[in-house]
Amino acid sequence: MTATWLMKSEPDEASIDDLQRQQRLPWTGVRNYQARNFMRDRMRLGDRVLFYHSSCAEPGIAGLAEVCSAPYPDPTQFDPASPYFDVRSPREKPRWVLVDVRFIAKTPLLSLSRLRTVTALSEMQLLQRGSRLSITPVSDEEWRLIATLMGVAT
DNA sequence: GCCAACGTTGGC
DNA sequence: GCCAACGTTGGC
Repeated sequence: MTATWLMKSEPDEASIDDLQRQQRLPWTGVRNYQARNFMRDRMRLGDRVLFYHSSCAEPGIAGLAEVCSAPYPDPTQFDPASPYFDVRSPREKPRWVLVDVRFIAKTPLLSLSRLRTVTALSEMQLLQRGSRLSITPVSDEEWRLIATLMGVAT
């Protein structure tokens, strides 16, 4: 059973083009417990990822990826030079974990404003008022509809 | 740059 | 355990 996740990334930091070049990226920098718990407890190898561009001129779903590793400690939390350094997270008891994500496809941008016009998606967590969580589960029904809007096969 | 909404921290 | 203060997210 393949689950689907929406994962937000600021394209200035890591865009779908960056993922296409690298093919595979560690999802560094998550510092929210709910989002961490999704990666640590709920994600499985091969789960689908909707790659979302946030905090940019045109926010929206920019491509498809998949989970390609088990969860492991985010190395940036141990690096004092990293903006994601966490002094309260010792190596012997890491606080933050991540998964690696593999590129599948770049898609025409399915913008946030477009998503908001689709009544059947109005329950999507991304679209809820005040929702800021950087990783959210997407239901099968929502995924099928989004795939149709993106023009990709499920 | 603004600001609403949310999460975290820390004093009590 | 409560909750005010603060910091962050992220669309606009």
